[in-house]
Amino acid sequence: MSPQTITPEKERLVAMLKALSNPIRFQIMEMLAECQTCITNDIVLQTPLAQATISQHLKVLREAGLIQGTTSGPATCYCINDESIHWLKEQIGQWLPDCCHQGKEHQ
Amino acid sequence: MSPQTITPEKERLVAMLKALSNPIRFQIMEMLAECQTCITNDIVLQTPLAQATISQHLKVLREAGLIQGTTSGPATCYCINDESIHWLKEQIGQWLPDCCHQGKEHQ
DNA sequence: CACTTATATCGTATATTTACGATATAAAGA
DNA sequence: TCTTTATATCGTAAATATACGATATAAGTG
Repeated sequence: MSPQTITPEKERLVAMLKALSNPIRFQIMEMLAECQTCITNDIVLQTPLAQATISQHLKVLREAGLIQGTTSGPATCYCINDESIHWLKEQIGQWLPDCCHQGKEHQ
Repeated sequence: MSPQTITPEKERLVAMLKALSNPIRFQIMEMLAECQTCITNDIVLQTPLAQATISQHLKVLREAGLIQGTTSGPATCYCINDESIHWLKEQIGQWLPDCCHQGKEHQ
C-alpha cells in the first residue's frame, strides 16, 4: 500500500486535525484539560462568543471524537476523550517517519 | 500564564494544523515524504485536481512553513521542511500533558 | 404549574475555503 | 526569436465554516 493511500485511519486523523485547527476549538480543548469537566456555560463565560456558537463548536469536537458530553440535569458536562488524544499523539508521532530524522540528532 | 492563553507558538501550531487538515494537503505531505523532492507537476499528475488548485495548496503548505520550494529552471522543487515537522511532533507530544496518562499505561 | 437555568438546534448573514479556467511569467531548447 | 514546459496568480463560482438571534426542549425550583 502506497504511503499516500487514504485509509480510514488517515481520514479520522485529518478529521481530528480539522476540528483542532480552529483557534476557539483549540482553546476549548485546553480549557477542558485544565478544568477536567465543565459545562457548556463555563466555556461560554470564558469566551467572547455567543452560547449558540460555543454549542456548535462543542458539537464539532464531539463529532471528531475529541470530547464527550454527558447530561447532568439541565446541563451537559463535557470532558476530553483521553483515548482519542492518546491516539492522535501516537498517529502524529509516527507520521512521516522517514523525513525528519526523528529520535536521532534531536531528543 | 493560564494554559489556554494564546501564545505565538500556539498560533503557529494551529496554523500548521489548519494547513494539514485538508485531505489533499495531507496527501501532498505524504507524497513529498516519499519522493523526497518533486516538482509541482509531479504532484499534479498524482491527483485529479487542476494545476492551479495544487499550486494554491502548495502555497498554503509553504506559508505554514511545512514545505520549502526552490526554483530550478522553469520548475519549482518542493520538499518537506524537516524542522517544522519535528517541531510539530514535539508540540503535539507535549500538548495536554495532564489529560491522557501519557507514557504510563500506554507504550 | 409557572419560572429559572442550561443547552441544542434552526434559520440566516457573512466570511473563508476550495476549485478551475484563463493568463502572465520565466527558463530552456530548436 | 518562437515554442515548449512549468509554474504562479487572477478572477470567479460554489461549497463550507463561522457567528448570532430566536426558539424549542428539558430538568429542576418555588
